[in-house]
Amino acid sequence: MNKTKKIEDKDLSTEEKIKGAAKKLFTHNGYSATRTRDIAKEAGINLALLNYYFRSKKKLFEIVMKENVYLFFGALIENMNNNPRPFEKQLDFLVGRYIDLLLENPDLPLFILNILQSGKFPQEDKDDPLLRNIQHMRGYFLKNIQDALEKGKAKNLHPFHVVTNLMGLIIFPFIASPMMMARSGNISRKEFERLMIERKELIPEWIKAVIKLK
Amino acid sequence: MNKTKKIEDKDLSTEEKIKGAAKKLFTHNGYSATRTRDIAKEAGINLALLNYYFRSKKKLFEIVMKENVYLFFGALIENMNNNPRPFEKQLDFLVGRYIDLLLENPDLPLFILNILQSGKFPQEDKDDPLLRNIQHMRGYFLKNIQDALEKGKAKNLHPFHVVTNLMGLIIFPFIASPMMMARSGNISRKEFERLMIERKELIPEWIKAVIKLK
DNA sequence: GTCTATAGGGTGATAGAC
DNA sequence: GTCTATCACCCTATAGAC
Repeated sequence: MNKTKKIEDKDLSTEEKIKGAAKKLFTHNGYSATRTRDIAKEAGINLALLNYYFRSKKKLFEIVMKENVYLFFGALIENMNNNPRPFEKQLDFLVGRYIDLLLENPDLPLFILNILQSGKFPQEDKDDPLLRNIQHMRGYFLKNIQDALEKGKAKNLHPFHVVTNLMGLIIFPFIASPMMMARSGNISRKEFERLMIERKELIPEWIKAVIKLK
Repeated sequence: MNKTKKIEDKDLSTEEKIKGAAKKLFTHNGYSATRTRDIAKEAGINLALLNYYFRSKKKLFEIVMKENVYLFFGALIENMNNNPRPFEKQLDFLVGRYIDLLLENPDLPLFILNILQSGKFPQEDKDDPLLRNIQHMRGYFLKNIQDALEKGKAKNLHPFHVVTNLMGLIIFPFIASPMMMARSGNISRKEFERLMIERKELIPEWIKAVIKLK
């Protein structure tokens, strides 16, 4: 009886079950607030197995962290590789891609921002294609923004503002959602999702207004 | 020798030194990642004294948290009490006030967002004027936004978007600053501060563009 | 591979001297 | 009020049986 959880987990290996549970708890609560015991319980296995598969809490966290970093920055890389399109289309693509990603992984942004502040963010790894690309990506992205600024009428605006606004408009609602959906808050979960979909079309317009492109 | 720290602490009571150290560490690292031993060391006193003055880590955290909540939302209350001004002036005041606050307390936003997600945010306390006011404030703020939307040309825009954009444009740069000022990042601390000052004038303009006020 | 039992070390809190 | 010493518990990690 009560096999609902076991059923959907049946095709997952023990290792995958542990990693899945770790991802869920680490991403939602962070490193220090997460107990290995809780991960084991969430995975439906014994505590000893966690160390059998992953050696230590720290190593397990680093795996989860890296996956989350990939998930978060991977969308940017993807955008970068779809390079030679007009800026406006690229903007639409990026915004849509990220809002979909964050609707699926609402805890992701706060997790990333926390590891950035805590200094846990993975250091540059010459062997890791993504981590190496993040630097290139930054330059590429700035280049695109600068080109767009040249075409617009806000030529003296520092590209920092554009990048920050774009990221903030996409990401902030997700990290502030507990405030918006608080006990007496007016916004329900369903309503929140509807508004996020709306923003897919709104954010590109707002950004174009920022760089005075139209 | 090496009394630089003692000198500036000399006029603080032991209780205040402990609370100050706790505020610094809790605000920067969160509850779970902070050791009471580290707070004691930071305050330059013994671990036992911490419990002598504040009974427990949890109680000390709650005091710090409440102070931070006051600091963060107090600026909004202040803005609310300076009520009967034109919306545009109010916008200028609010943005300027918050950017100054966050330049002084850059860790504050991430702390607030984390306690909101973790459920540690103080529950409604009928005796606490601020906590009671946060609810009123929300309604008041929405009212103001709605009035402004009526005057603008974006009448069908959900006020949620305006509130979220305003908060995001102010707050997000501060929580994303580790990303912008990363090792190979182009932005220095000084440059970051200059850009934030710039935003005091830019954000109101962008918000007016969002509600199509001009 | 998976479990139970337990070692080993850290952490919050307190007892008791001064 | 402030300290040292220490307790009691919790948490990670491992030993060892199956």
